[in-house]
Amino acid sequence: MELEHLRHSCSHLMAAAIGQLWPKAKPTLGPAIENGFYYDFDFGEAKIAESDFEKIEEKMHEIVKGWREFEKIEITKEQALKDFKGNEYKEELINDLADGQITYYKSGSFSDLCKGGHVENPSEDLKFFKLLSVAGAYWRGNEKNKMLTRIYGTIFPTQKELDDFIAMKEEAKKRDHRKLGKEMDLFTFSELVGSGLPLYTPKGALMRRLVNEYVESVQSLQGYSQVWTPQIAKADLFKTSGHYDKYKDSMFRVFSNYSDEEFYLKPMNCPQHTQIYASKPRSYKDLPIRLTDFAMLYRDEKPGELSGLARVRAFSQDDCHIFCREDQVDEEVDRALAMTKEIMKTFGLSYKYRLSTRDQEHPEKYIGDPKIWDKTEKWAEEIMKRNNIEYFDGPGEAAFYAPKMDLIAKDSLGREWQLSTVQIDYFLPERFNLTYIDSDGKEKRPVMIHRAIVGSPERFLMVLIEHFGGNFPTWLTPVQAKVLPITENHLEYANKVAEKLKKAGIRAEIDDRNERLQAKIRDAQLSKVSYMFIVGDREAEAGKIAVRKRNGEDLGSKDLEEFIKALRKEIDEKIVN
RNA sequence: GCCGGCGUAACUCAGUGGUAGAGUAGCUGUUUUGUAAACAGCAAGUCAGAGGUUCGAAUCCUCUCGUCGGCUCCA
Repeated sequence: MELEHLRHSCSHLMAAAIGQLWPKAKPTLGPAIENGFYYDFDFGEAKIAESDFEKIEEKMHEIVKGWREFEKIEITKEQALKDFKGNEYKEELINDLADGQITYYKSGSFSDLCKGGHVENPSEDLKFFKLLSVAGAYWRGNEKNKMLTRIYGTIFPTQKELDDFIAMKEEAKKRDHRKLGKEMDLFTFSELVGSGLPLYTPKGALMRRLVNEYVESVQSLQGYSQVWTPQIAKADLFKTSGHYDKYKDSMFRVFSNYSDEEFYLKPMNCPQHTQIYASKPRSYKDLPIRLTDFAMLYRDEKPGELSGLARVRAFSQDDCHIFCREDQVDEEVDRALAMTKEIMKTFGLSYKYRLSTRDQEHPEKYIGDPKIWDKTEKWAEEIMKRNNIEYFDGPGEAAFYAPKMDLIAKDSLGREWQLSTVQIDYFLPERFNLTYIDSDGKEKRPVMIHRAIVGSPERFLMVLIEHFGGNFPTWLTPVQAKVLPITENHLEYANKVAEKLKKAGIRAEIDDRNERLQAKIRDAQLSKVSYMFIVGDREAEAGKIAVRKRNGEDLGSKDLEEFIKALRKEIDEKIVN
């Protein structure tokens, strides 16, 4: 039994139940999706909430008992239009179909316009389902169309699989970066500062810095030079690049008090970097020039699109632009891909690539000569093949100026996030009229490679929080060692231990509260510090520490100097444990 | 921006038209503790904000802000 058939069949069942409970609701479309299914309805005046789910599920269980099969019925266009009279959505779908291809699938007394893909024994198969959420969705995905009510649900062949799925969702909730970020004191938001504007507290700011420093350290070995560019730029810059036409509604405007000049907070670094390149004549011998920038970027996202650290209005990127000759593109892209691989490995993230190309149906979305697009899209594909990178196609996912090789990472719960990107761009150099003098003395146009590895360090921090569930590798953990003196009498020794740790560059804190050891351990463990060092009479006398890991494992008595050495190694080698 | 839900102490939440509550965290004492929560006391709130209905509003209505689940968008 195919899972897709199971899910699609269940969407019919849900539509049948809704039809009985809300006879005026107009069913539209109900496909199977990755983790289940949905069905969109126009409920008219009626409102549906999650509190209605129990009632709907009961109805579904009741109806399915009478469903022996899904019977295929071929029908004429005229008859179909007659049957669905008054349901403008189904009418539209029917009119889009060629006569002779219109089929219904009938189960019990419910039949729906459908091209098929169902289970054999609905009354046996459709048992282990659950409705998940209710949401708005535009008819046919177009925001100019009416908004319908979408109900999401899922179904599995067995109760156990359904339970596992629900348990996985619960685990995801526990790891939610918004929850852990608050509990672990990594970042916060303030209504006064504004929505989508995260404030990084000392621990979160530290982690953000550690990620940046790591990326920077890898990059600097590869000949990248850091630059720094202002937070605002004249509108003309973005008009030249094409960003103004495409994105001016999501750029923050800034005005001068003393002139009519119009500025924008920068939403990306590319146009500014072209101006560093253009600041002096370049020789073919100077190339490639690799510029990196970790500056803050600002985008005026629509309010409903903001979410935790996933989608914000202020963020940075580990953004690089490589200006090179056409004959250097292959090597530069290979090197960028290799660097990405190294960095992803350090964080223990698995991933796949997406080849993001143009939307063939909407050529107006892209700038530049389509022939160059043909060339760069094909080139990107060849590069991925040559590097033995598994990828899937992402038609319509390209940037407006270039195709993209996008890295989609999977976290420990199998959820996907777009992080890295590499893009081969011929058009921004053209728009900014960038040149270099080639060996034959003639002016030529450089190619611009856009490249980010973690993408946005802020969003990457979110991925790390959820991937590790807050149990970061020691090199990233804000408090690497918590020293727990058993009583006030052991404070002096605890201080000595902490001093030694700090001298070795290990981030250590002392819990000097007037609490029992159990309480100190509990709090240290909940705060997810890497190691607890317990010190009492026995340790003070022998110059040792009793080490406990955050998972509760007791490592027993250790020599302080030796343990520091081991910790140093764990941190320096960025070991994931 | 659109559809729908939610907003009570620093945090997690109870309170549905009649005197604003609990646990945790905080503070003050007592306790001096050996591997996941000692005990007692104290303090803490414009019930998101504004307007309205009512003798009376955390509770009902309207708007605004924030937030959550989606849709659309994501350089």
